[in-house]
Amino acid sequence: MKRPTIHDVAAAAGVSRGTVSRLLNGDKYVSPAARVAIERAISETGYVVNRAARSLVTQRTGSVVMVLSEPHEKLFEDPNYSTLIRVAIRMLAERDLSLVMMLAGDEGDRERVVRYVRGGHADGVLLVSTHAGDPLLDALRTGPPAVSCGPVIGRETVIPYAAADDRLGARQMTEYFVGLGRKRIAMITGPMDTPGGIQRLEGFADVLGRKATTRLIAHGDWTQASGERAMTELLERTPDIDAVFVASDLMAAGALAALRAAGRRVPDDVAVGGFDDSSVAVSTHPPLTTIRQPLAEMAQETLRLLLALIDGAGHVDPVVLPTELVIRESA
Amino acid sequence: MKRPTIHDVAAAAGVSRGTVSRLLNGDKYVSPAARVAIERAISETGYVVNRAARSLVTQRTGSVVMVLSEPHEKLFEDPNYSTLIRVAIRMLAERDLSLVMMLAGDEGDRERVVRYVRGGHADGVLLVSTHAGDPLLDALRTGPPAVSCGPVIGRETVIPYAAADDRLGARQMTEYFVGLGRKRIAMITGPMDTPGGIQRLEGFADVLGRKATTRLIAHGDWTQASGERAMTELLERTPDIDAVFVASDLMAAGALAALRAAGRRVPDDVAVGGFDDSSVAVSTHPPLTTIRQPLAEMAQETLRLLLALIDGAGHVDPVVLPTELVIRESA
DNA sequence: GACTTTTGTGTGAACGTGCACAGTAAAGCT
DNA sequence: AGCTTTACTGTGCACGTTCACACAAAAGTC
Repeated sequence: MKRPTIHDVAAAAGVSRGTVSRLLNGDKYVSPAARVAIERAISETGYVVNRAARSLVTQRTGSVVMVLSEPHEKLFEDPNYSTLIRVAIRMLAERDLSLVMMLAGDEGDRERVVRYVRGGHADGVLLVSTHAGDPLLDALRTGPPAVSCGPVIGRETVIPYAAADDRLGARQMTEYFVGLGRKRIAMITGPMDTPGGIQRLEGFADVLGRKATTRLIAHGDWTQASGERAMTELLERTPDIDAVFVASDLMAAGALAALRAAGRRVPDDVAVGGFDDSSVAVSTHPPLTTIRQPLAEMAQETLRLLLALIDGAGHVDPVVLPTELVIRESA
Repeated sequence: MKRPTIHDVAAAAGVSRGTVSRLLNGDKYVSPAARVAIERAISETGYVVNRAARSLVTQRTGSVVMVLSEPHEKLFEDPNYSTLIRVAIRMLAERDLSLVMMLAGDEGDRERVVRYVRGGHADGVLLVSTHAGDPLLDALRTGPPAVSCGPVIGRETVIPYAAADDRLGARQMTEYFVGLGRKRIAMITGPMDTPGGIQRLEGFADVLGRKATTRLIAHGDWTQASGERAMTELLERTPDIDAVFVASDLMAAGALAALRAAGRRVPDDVAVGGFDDSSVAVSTHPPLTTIRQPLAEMAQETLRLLLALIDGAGHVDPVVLPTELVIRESA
């Protein structure tokens, strides 16, 4: 009961291996008669090509590896990954490519990834939430094409990416607060070594200018707990805050808890704005006014870039997509 | 600049291919001298084995495929996947196996999965949230070993799994409500064609017996919106409810919104219990009392079963793990 | 009619590995 | 001393595919 090979199909169809191979790979020189005979033979035998054998000669693997750079504990706290994974599987499947997942949380992981990619086991690399200065970036300079979902900043090593316009989103939220007549607008940022951390603060500062003083800015690490801590800190430092822009919904959920604990009403006393429009935004009380990132398009564009590079495009330009203000009850 | 092969390593080390291959595959008959020479040659040349070539001769692929059976839209709403993916990548990596992801949302996807697996492209299959009666189950009866994270009920086709004791968890929560002195305890279940939907209701009924009437039971589909709908429905049908056990945290978040809209205080008027102990459980107001599933162990055990089967174990027994009550403020 | 081009087909070699087998030398046993 | 076992090494073949090439017949061109 061994699986049929291309030989078996050829024999069943009364042609040679070469002709079957040509049909399989879309070569134009296959006669109509041969075509139908082969197609019948394939479905009769249940033949499916052996990718290992194909890889051996084509030097392609038919797979793309997605590298998750988050430290292990917080992996997937961010629900954005789900969209990316889904879109990736789907778009790759159309090209008969499969998606393999790897972790790059610690040094050992990272070495494994480099070995894997350098060893020629992937036709492309999909980086996710890679930090600036990650040694992976240098290690992957040679080898198959790599792209990132979300920008990777820093160093001379530039890698193509598709991302939301974080800075624009931050401006949208801050301008909304200003339009609401809020006077003392604070911000809780993400880590300052991530693009989201930096650019969302830049957008905030774009609008407020000199009014964005350090007394009104606190830093979090994307976790809910850090949002709570940062909010508490801000309230101690500057009690008369009447609005706060939090750089992620999850941290905003933490900030809401801190505000509640301090007896402030939301949005009456303090308006709260999040970022991401993730699922937590609707499960908090009150539901969060936030900035939606076009997740699906980001994922699609990221894959489009990667596929273009795999197809031999020498160079592709990064893609930046607009964000959108989503008004709910927290502001 | 082509990649080094096992020949190159052998030449550099002054031995034959066979000896290098033996070292690589852990054969005991390699002299210490040869060992060091080969190891040096490997690191000097940067050699890494070509999996395609290896697959071709061993008839193994070195990869396990994870099949996500959720319809696309709600994929990953459940944060449990993240743990499973993480654990899977990790445990598979230790065995030098890689994880490839596939979707099985519609008919086309499912056919692709079957082709892939039947085509011998995976050494094992990891099913996730597969519904009863899924045609995949029959299609995968032949081929490499398959296991499921979470039980797959129905049919004669039994597949090994590791799961939390849903029924126990439901009993724990219901008993807790009873101990609190609550008299009219309602339940919002999951879909009744899923193990979680069925077994959590069974546990509820185990404790309440004849008191678990249909007037006190409403059905949801795991989404937050469905939890809100079901809660509204229950309040209309039976206004004097003083406790409600909701079969998932996400649905419980919806139920909280419905209770708030109806002016009921939680937990004073109505105690609310969730299930899963997912991340939403701490971002709701008030935070949810819920049932924790041992996610990490479930994932570990699932992988242990799969690896055992891949190693040739003819049969493995399903694993059922105990749940735990987590008391927060909603009850 | 002698050519080139187009369309279609078959064949041998190569991709890089593991495994069965053959072979050798040293050590252990009677 | 003769025989068996242990430790180690090298070689040929097979895995299933693609690709370059050779070849053949039909169709078009001068």
